[in-house]
Amino acid sequence: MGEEVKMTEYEGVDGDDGGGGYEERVLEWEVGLPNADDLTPLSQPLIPPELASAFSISPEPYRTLLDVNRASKSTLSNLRGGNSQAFLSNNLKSFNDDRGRDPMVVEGEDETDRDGSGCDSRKLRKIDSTEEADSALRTENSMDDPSARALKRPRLVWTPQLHKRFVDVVSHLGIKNAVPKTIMQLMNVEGLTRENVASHLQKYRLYLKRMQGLSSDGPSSSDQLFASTPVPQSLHESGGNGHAHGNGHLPVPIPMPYPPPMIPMPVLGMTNGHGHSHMGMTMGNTGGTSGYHGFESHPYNMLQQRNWSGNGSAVSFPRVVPSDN
DNA sequence: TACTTAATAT
DNA sequence: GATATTAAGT
Repeated sequence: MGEEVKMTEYEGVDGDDGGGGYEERVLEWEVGLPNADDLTPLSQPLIPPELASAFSISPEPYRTLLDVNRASKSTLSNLRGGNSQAFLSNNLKSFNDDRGRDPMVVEGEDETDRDGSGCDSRKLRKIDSTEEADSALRTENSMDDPSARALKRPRLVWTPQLHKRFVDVVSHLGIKNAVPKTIMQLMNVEGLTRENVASHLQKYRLYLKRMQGLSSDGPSSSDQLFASTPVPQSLHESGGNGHAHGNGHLPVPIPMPYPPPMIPMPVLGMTNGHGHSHMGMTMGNTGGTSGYHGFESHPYNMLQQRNWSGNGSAVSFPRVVPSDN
């Protein structure tokens, strides 16, 4: 309620030419962002008066909400003007959070080490506030080959958000009707291909099988993502004819607990950035067991990069070693 | 054509 | 070794 949905769409220039013909749209969306209550009001002074005077920091005059709003607007327009097209072009796109976050740039080529010194600023990015602080960064390889561009698609990273959406769709479809194409359509994620979905579906099925075969108990703590996205009960029947099951909350179509039919592009890693980013997702759930709540609020942005340690979360399914099968 | 499964690549 | 992509079979 009361959320404003601003979006600017424009047609991508780089994307595809050969086969698809679908335009790549970049939507600047603000849906689902934390509402005002969740944020520290900018109108409040960040530095206590005592501190300020102690360090001779000139006290900024109080700002009214209006001032803040105005500033935000100008910032936004700046962003729009300057960066808006960076998404799918060859430019690197880096989001800087308001606080000075390091706009790490990914390496382009197959360099093994970017520089001699092993100790650099690239060490760790601390994820404070909530783990939603992801920066999306996407780099196009320095492929100059026009022929190759259409073929090489960046690696898709299944972020928790993306996965959740996936699970939702699958569950609402019923596992039987959940086929790649349908899932893809329902997810309605720009840039997501049927192959992507099929692949993930394959993995997901394996996961389900494991879960089922093992016991009715919760998954191992290995992979939070799948663990935190509980398998809906609807994943059983829902056979041929579409009769809504049990809870009867979904007529037949697709109940999407999500914002309308449009979601920005998923996160794509780089083709040449082969690397092992085993990221230890620091499940910073404040409460702990309550699943995740802070998630929905952000886009599927996350960089799959090799050297980031400590952030980014790719999907993984709880690893359960098959004892006998 | 689309789905599933297996192999391959990163 | 895990995850995603690509190929092969139905």
